[in-house]
Amino acid sequence: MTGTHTKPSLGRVVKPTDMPDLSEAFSMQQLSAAITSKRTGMKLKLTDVAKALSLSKPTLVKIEKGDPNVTFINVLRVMEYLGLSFSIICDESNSERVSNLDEADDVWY
Amino acid sequence: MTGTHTKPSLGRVVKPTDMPDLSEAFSMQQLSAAITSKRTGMKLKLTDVAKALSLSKPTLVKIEKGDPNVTFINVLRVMEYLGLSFSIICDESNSERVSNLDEADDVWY
DNA sequence: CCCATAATTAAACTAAAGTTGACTTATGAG
DNA sequence: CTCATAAGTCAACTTTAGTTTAATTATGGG
Repeated sequence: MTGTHTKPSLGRVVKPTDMPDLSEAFSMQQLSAAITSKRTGMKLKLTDVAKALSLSKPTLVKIEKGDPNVTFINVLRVMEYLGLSFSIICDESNSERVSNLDEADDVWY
Repeated sequence: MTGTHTKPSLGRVVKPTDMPDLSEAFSMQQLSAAITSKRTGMKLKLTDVAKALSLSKPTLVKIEKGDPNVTFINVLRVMEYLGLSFSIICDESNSERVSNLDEADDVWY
């Protein structure tokens, strides 16, 4: 940082993107919006998060933009750092508990 | 398939792993268990899913084992194919709606 | 307008994820 | 036990995600 300003770090505050409706179905756009919203809401700069996680700025931008071609572990690191997490949703329970160990459905003999 | 058997595809049915408690906090183990449970419940072999998604078996195994060092897009593809999805959880709402566009908190001048 | 800072993008290189093909368990049917 | 099939692993190679450095846009404050 250049000692030009006397203030701690007012810098850019960026227009805060608002948190998407988390009740909607998951999508990369939703994740993207949630991450950016959380970060700006916490008044953190991209470089702050990047440095804290030892992650490069281009990669962080990719994640915030909702590009799915990133490693899962990096997405999780960013989310955890910002206080975001996943919950797994299971459609129309197939599988369920398979109590019957013997033949049950596919019987043809 | 080799014409050895006359049956459609009884093959291996594998011991069905049961679906983890999805109300618990997210973890790779939970995701791992959910994926394996869903797949075995649908009576699909690793190779079935791999072929359907044009994904290699080693990579699918990595994902099912809960290795986070895989690309996000591949995890999402597998999940979608099996009928699994994510829901984003936001801890302790910071950010929220930033209605006040003017100075609000950080006032020091 | 001018300036400082933040966000976004680009290119060349490095590191790591993904593929291929074969091989090694594991497991249940017969 | 034997056999067939599914799961899991390995090594060499290919593809691509990630890094670095730098330049290029925004955007708000003064």
